[in-house]
Formats: sequence, C-alpha cells, structure tokens
Amino acid sequence: MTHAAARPATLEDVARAAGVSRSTASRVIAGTGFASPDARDRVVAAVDQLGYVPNPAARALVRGAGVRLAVAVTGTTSAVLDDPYVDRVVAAAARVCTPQGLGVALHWLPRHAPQALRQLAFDRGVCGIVLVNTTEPVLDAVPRSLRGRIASIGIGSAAVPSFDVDNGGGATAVLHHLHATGRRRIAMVTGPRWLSCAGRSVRAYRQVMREAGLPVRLVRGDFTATRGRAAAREVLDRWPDTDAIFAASDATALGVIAGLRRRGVRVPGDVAVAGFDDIPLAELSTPALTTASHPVGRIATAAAQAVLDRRPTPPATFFPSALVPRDSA
Amino acid sequence: MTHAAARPATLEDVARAAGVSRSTASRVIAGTGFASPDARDRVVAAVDQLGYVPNPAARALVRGAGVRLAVAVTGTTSAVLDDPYVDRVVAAAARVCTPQGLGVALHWLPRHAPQALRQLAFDRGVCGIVLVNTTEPVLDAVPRSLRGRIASIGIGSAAVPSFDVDNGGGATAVLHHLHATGRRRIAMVTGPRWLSCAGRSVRAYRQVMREAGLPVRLVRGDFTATRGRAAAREVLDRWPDTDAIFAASDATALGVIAGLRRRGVRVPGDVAVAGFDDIPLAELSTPALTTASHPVGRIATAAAQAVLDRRPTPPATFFPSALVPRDSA
DNA sequence: CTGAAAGCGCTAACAC
DNA sequence: GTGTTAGCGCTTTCAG
Repeated sequence: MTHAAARPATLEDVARAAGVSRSTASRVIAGTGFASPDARDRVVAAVDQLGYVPNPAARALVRGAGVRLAVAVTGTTSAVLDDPYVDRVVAAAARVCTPQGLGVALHWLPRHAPQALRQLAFDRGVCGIVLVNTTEPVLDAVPRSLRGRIASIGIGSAAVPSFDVDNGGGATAVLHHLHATGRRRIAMVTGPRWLSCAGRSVRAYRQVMREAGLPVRLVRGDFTATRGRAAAREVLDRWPDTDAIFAASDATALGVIAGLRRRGVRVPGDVAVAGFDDIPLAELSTPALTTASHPVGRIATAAAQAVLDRRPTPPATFFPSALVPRDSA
Repeated sequence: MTHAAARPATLEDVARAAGVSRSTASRVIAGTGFASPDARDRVVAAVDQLGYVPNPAARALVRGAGVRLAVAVTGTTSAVLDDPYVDRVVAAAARVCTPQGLGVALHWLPRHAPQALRQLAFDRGVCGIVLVNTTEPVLDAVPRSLRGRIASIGIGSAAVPSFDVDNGGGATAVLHHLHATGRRRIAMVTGPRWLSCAGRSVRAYRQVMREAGLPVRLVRGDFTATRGRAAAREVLDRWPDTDAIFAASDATALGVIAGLRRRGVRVPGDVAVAGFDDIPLAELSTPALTTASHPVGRIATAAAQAVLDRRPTPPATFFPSALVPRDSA
C-alpha cells in the first residue's frame, strides 16, 4: 500500500523505516553493491509502504549524469520541428525515457552551424542525444565526449550508430511492383539533396531502372505535399509519356496525385503513383495510396534505448520496409 | 567565444573567472536578487567565455522542483499513446521545456484507475503535469499538491485550468455551412462517450438542429477512421435519406467518405461530409475535406507554458476553430 | 555486509 | 551590494 504523505518520502525516510542506513537503502534500491537478504526485504517493504520514488535530480547530480534526452533535428530553419515525423520521434523517445525518470527535449540544429551540437554536448542536463535528419557535417561535429551516448536516426558514422528504415529495400520493392504491373516510364520525386539518407532510395531507383533498361527521370523534392504538386507538373512537362511516379514520401505522393488530377490525368489509370512511409492516412486517400512501410516509432524507440542503455551498439541497424500495395499503383 | 573545456564549467568556475562569489554569480544568472552593473557584466562575460550552462539537476534539487513535465493521457489502454494528436502535444511541450532545461515524459493514465495520478504527483522528478483527454474522475483525483502546476487539454475543473479548442464554435460553423449549402438531413458521428470535451460539439449539433427544425441523427464514434467507415454504413441503413455527415474528427470523416464510396454514394454529390481538426492531409484527400481548424500545437504550447510559469491562469482558455471550406461539403 | 561521511552544483537565508 | 554558510537527496568511497 502506498501511504499518502504530505511530503514525498526521501531515501532517509525509507532507511529509517527499514531500520538501516541510507547507504544500505541506496544499495538495495539502485541494485548496486551488496546487502543481506534481510536488509533487502525490509528496504523493499519500506519503499513500498512509503510509496518512495527516487529523486532523479539528486541521482543525476551525484552521478554527474543528465536528466534529459535531447532530440536534435537538423534543418535549415527551425520549421523542421513542425513535422509529424519529428513528433513521432519525440513521443517515442519520451515513452522510453519515462520509466527511467528522464525527460525529452527537442532542439533544432541549424544545418549550417553544426557547432551548435557542442553546446548540447556541454549541457550537463543532457544525458544523451538522438540525431534526426543528420548530415555529414553534423556527424563530423560530434565531440568525443558524446561517444556512447549519441545515436542517429538516418545516416551514422564511426562514432555515431545509426538507426533507420531500409529505404533502399523499400524503394526497390515499390519499383519492382511498378515494373511488374507494366509500368515502363517511371519518374521519381526525391527527397532534399542535403539529406544523405534520402539518397539511398535514389540509388535504388537508379539501379532498378538500369537493370530493367528503363530511362532515369528524376525530379528533386523535399518531402512536402506542396512540392509534390509542382513536381507532378514538372514531370508531365518534361516527360509527357510518364506512366508512373514514385515519390520519396507519402505526403509528396499525395501532392503528386493532386497535381496530376488538376491536369486531368487519371490515377492509376494514366499514371500510377506510389509513396513511401505508409502514414496513417495513406489508406484513406482516394485512391488508397500504394506505399512502403516505415516503422518510425520502432526506429526512434531503438535509438533512444541505445542511447540510454549505453550498451555496445552495431554501427548501423536497418528496419525493413515492406511494400503496401493499395489502389494508386 | 565558447571555450571548449574538458569538463563543463560550473558556477564555481564562472564566479572565479568573474572575481565574485558563487552567490553573486548565481544571482546574476538566475536573474534573482541584486547585483551591481559591474559585477553583472563580469559574470555575463565569464558565462559567455566559459560556455557555462547551469546544471538543471542541481538547480531542481535545491529548489525542490522537478526536472520534467509529464504529459498524462487518459485512456482505456496504453494504446491511446499511439496517436498523432498525442505526438503533437508531446512535441509542442518539449519545445516549451527545452529552453528551461527541462524534459518531457509521457504517461498513460488508466481511465479506470485515476489514482495513478497520485503516483505522478509524488514523483519529485515531475515539475508539472499536462493532462490530455481528461475525464471528471481524473480531475477529481487531482491532489492538492498539484495545484498551480497542472493544466488540462480538454475539460478542466476548479483546480485545473483548461486549454482547448472551441469545438462548440467550430462545430456550429461547420453545421451552418452545411445548412447554408442546402443540406437538411445532417447526421453526426460523435467522439467517444467518456470524453466530456467531445460532448461540446454534440451539444452544438443538437442546438443547430433544433434551431433549424431538423432531425437529430447521432451515431457514436471514437475519432478513428475505422469507426468512421462503419458509422457511414450505419447512417445509411438507419436514415437512407441523409444528405450530410459531420464527423467529430478528420480521421473519422475520411473513414466516412471511404465507407460511403464503398456503397456507391457520391461525395459531396449525394452526401456532403465534413470533419474536424484540419489535419495536414485534409487538403490532400479527394475530395479535399471540408473541416474546422484545431490548433493543437498552440493549445499544447499554452498549456505547457502555463504549467511551467506557475502564473495565475484563467480557468478555461478556448482557442478559436475556424471553418475550412473545401470540396467535400 | 553495513554505516559514517564526503560531496555532486546550485540556491537562499543571513550576515557583513 | 556581496560573501559565507547551510543544505536539497542521493551515491559512493572508505572504515568497521
């Protein structure tokens, strides 16, 4: 039973109630060091009875550890933080942190000022960092002191383990599907140039096209729907005989469909459209969007976990992306 | 210039560098108490030069404050945490916390065990709480000790200031639009029964119907698209002459449209459909979804801010919801 | 195996 | 105005 006290119990209270010293109580609770079964039991009972919860601030202070995990998103402006993708990452990280008495902070890392990362590294309140949309310059700016407590969702480096979706595999699956259903002039709307991890799906595209002896038709995108709309027009103007468009994100794909529609092009009748991410609304759009899955929550959970556990981590972990065939392609 | 040190600077270092005592440095940095302009300048310079960042753990410890803001979401199962809406709230809260050296934690509050809230209240690591999807029993379970550092997104109480969208106003705007465009048999798919704040739009619906002398046609929903699909069939079966459906969320509305389509009903030709929330993809669906805006980010920001600032807060703050007319109604 | 004691970095009385 | 001092709650040597 939890006894409701006016003032939350401290370790001192627990120790007194258990008839042991603070040190012993601490050892039992932190699970570090030795303690007799008897002492252990009494401490556990006292903890339970008083509803004791360790004060994470005190703990962090004495251990020299931080109290929050920083999610740092690289981007040109702070607008990159206004993104459902970032929201997912932050929420997933928060779920991982909560049981440990930690919190999550959200930072924008200016793309052209990667030194900002050092600030974060020096903040004694930060126990670890999860990088999002990382670039090579940012990775190069990672100070030694961050070793073992930083991970990246996207590309990684020798010092920074990476966690990401296998966009190469997902893209290949989508493109094979397009090819298998008879499409032969397949254009792709890519992600932003500066985002290296977006390059993997472009490489997959080039390779599939080469193997199939098909022409390469690339249009630069930025993951947004707005850009997708414009990109659709661009594709139509440059290569009027295009019969399929693969977009690097679902939002872009939806924009592409809207753009196509406006020009009187039928989807998937005239042009098939496929996206990437399988966002919740992909299956609700009309036509339902063919896409590839992207387990953002699981990826972010793994990255946050790796940072908190400070456990040896493989340099790169890829999460499979599966084709989700629906109506648009 | 930030001088890169092996060990992050402490207040002690700053004080020494500025030639003052720790207290004076503390006063200047925390902005509390007096300090001569001269001392102030020297401290500021030292902070800058050493790249000093206060240790939030130490600060929280001595002040008896927490180091994280808890976002607590009420629901039957922990699955309520898997919701883009919750993601938005958490991310917005994280942005507010970050500059203060705080983090965000995410908790599930079992709907049938509101006592869980006491646990949170006793956790000395928690500096404040933002309630999401609150119910009356949860509000009743708020302990005194939380006064002044808790806010609710949704319904509030005497002890808990609330921040929410004006769903009554938004619903009214949508319904007037439906009526103005000639719809006369308007059904509504509601939110879950246990969620009181969802009741406001139902009340608005009842009132508009009464004033217009139109029949009330209510189907219970749960904000999901899946339920929307089923609800569409239910509406069609019970009231075949329905010419408009207002859904309490965009996801539901999109589900309704899908369900309608499957039955060969044209939207908006045969039945107009309107949603609520204006999620990013509302404008990308086909037909583009008519809806009412819902500034989740601003609401969450305000709620988090209020909790952190511990500033006197009006008992209820409503954020306007505006009609966003598109193609579906 | 256990307790005493020394701090972690900071703030807030309280003297000067 | 400024410095001195006493902790906040916890972990961790170091003796017993």
